[in-house]
Amino acid sequence: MFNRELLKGSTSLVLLQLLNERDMYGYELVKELDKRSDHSLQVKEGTLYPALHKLEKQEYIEFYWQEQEKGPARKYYQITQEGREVLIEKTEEWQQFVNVMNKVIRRPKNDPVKD
Amino acid sequence: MFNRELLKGSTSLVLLQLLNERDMYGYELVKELDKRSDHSLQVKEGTLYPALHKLEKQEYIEFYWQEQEKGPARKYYQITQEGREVLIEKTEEWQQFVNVMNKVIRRPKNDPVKD
DNA sequence: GATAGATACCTTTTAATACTAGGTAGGTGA
DNA sequence: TCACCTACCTAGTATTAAAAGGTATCTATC
Repeated sequence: MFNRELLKGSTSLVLLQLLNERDMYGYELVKELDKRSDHSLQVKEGTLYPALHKLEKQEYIEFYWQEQEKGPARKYYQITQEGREVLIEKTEEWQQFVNVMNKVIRRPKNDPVKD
Repeated sequence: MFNRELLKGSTSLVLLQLLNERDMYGYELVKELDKRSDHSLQVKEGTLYPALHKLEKQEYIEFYWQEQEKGPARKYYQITQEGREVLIEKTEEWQQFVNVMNKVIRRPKNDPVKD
């Protein structure tokens, strides 16, 4: 597990990305993230549900209920067109951030910073 | 400029890295980060000084005053041995986080997730 | 049938931390 | 004079991840 603070600002990006692949329900998102990250991205339900509700308010995602033959009903989330646009922006932003961080923290020799 | 939240959890890493290269004073750190990141990592003074004071309390950095012939005295910060050890840990943590994020947000085809 | 654990949703409160907006003071240049 | 740069600082606000709790259904085991 990482410093929890590292995830800040990236949760919505990760959720939009997963929902861009397919509709998923909250509990499924938690399990999927855990699986894909080899148990190092354990987003907690206290993080997930408020984050989903915010994305919904922003109209980046929508939901629909689906009754199950067995077990509780599932609230499936679906990305919207606006959500897809925001996802592209956020992904670019993330890539830029990583580039800048690498520039700052991994300073190769013979690469002087110009003023 | 990025989503401000992306920086969370990374500020101390960045500061320790810069101070691992040479002693610097607060105002210099702000300018240096701005320069190295092509003006995309503009850490504000309201962020910097509390962060430095925290690192100091944790004994990852120390300071000494240096009077200037002209202008206000400068408070130079210096990384400690403990700080260097923490820097190594934090750098590894950052790399792992980036790896996991890339795994989650950039899903190549023909790379199914195994259960 | 009782109990534990998994599934599935949720909220309230706490903690961490980046930023806004302000302050002090000296130096420089038009 | 006035603006702007250097150089330090803090109080308050906003955001958000997590902890800790709740509800309800279903399944498996003793």
